[in-house]
Amino acid sequence: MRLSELLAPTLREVPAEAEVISHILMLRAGMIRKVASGVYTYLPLGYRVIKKVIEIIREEMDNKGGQELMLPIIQPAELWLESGRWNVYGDELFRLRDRHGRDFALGPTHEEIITDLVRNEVRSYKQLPLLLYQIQNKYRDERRPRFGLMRGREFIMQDLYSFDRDEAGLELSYRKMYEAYSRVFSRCGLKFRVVEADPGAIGGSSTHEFMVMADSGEAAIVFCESCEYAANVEKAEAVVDEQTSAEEMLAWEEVSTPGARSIEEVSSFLKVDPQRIIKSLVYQTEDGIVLALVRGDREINEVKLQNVLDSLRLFMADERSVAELTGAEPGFAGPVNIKGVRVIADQEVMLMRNAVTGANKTDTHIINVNPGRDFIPDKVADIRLVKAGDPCPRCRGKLSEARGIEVGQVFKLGTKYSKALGAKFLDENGKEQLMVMGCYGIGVSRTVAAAIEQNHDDDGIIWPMPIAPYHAVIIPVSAKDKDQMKIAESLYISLTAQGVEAVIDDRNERPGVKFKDADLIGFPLRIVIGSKAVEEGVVEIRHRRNGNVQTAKIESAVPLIKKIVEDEIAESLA
RNA sequence: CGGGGUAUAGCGCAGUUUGGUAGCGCGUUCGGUUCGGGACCGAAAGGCCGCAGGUUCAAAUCCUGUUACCCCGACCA
Repeated sequence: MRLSELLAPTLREVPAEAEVISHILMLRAGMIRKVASGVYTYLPLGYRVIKKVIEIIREEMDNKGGQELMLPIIQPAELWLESGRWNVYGDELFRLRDRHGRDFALGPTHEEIITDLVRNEVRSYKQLPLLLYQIQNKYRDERRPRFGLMRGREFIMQDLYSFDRDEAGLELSYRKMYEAYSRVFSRCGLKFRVVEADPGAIGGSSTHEFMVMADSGEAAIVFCESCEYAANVEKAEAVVDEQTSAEEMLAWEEVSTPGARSIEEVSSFLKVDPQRIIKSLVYQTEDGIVLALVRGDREINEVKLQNVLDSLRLFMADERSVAELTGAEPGFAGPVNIKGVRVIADQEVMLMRNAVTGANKTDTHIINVNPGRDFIPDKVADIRLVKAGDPCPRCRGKLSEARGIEVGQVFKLGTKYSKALGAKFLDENGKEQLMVMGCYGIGVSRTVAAAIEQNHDDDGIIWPMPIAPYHAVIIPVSAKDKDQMKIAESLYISLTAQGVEAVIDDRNERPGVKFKDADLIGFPLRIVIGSKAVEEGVVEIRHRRNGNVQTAKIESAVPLIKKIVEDEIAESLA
């Protein structure tokens, strides 16, 4: 490719719309342009990277016996009604209606479609297992699209669905995909961690997320410094190490705490540790009000709470509901003598002795409250948010916190969708069985963004070789110098013939402009043809990542470059 | 969905307070001089001032409505 002909409109200035580095650099490097919020056009360079990632995924899926197919983006409402998700999915589902008034959705995911296919076409255990995958656009009407390709409303995704006869088969499929995904991300040059995660609304039992470590990541994870444990904070299990204190239970009494609503205020007003205060949070669910209790120095984990309650919608109650429930202003709710709500206590709360809680009376708290004696929760569970410094649930080592970009997730779905949609087969005994499903997804466009988050410097992108749009850029210092151009052209032809993906910067620009653009776009290798090439027959090979420069005789440049490219690609597989 | 902000040339911005008919830098085009890290000189093209209504002799500027986009939060297979 000649840069004089390539549509790669680079920008000197940072576009006002972009905030995170991957978004800024993709815009500046002329790889993407925004069409609407969360909707982007991929320009030639950007699309080449996407295709590289897709090809890597394809190879790994095919290696594990995956079969690629293409599913429709437009999906009839009937299937979504059948699975029950037409109503559950909410505003995030893009909906549309055809001229006959029939409802459709733009697919945010394809469980319904694929299960429909398989239930119609697969009848026998002899046809299982099946690993079916596709790579295409998906649609989610995100409330708040952001960060460029990181959270779009239209995005490219690979998803694979596994159909097995039983749990053991699912386990095998799951492990295959876990391995395949790990290889995909390694090959993309990403530093990632696999973490235990919460299955969320998609349902199912076990699930792991593939997290690319980056400070700009939207997900918080914890990992153990001593063992292999790593989890999304939504999922991370809290460990209760402390014993019930031997402290004698005192009689509870109300105390006046004017204006003290928050834990800090109560703590300083009564001169007690936050650890001795029970934090009472009022939540609204579709099944009524819930009072959730955690220790004063802890944060609640709403995902855990939601799971404990088996609730579809959970949010903090507004002031009015709190007042109605407690008869007091917010800030004074407590579990003692409260009626008409479910009380869910964190396991740690049950160990507290002579604690402080709100009295359900404005400006009043109760001291010497003893869980079990003064109130009995409807349920005791782990509902607190784990944080750095907490003990590891596996080995009691110390947990650290980090941020990550979720680029992939693997789920064991079980029979949720096969049951809802009736995907069955006949086993050896002629008995009808439900297929056991798994689903696995990679955010392709997001993976590209994540790769940039991890691979850039002040000058621009530093593509890992396997996903670089081109392996090398050839820069003749002066496009007007016939000798330089001749060397550059012949090098370009030889490299291309040898399978090295190269571009030649034949633009009539000053060298500074070419170097700046080369750095910005992030070609892993830069081959400069200057006066030395003409006079001494040597070219300069510069590595984008570390700035190292090596020189080579023109004759030996092609095999040398080819070797560097091959070595770096091979390295990603190691 | 709640809070905040922005909308003026391809990009980044000024002009809006105090109405008088639109400007700067970069980029683009043409000519020339340059040529190893975003050159210089000269000329030029390019603007429903987000959109709709209103006030006024006159609106980018004031008023009303509306849309889009960005940020924080909530939410998120």
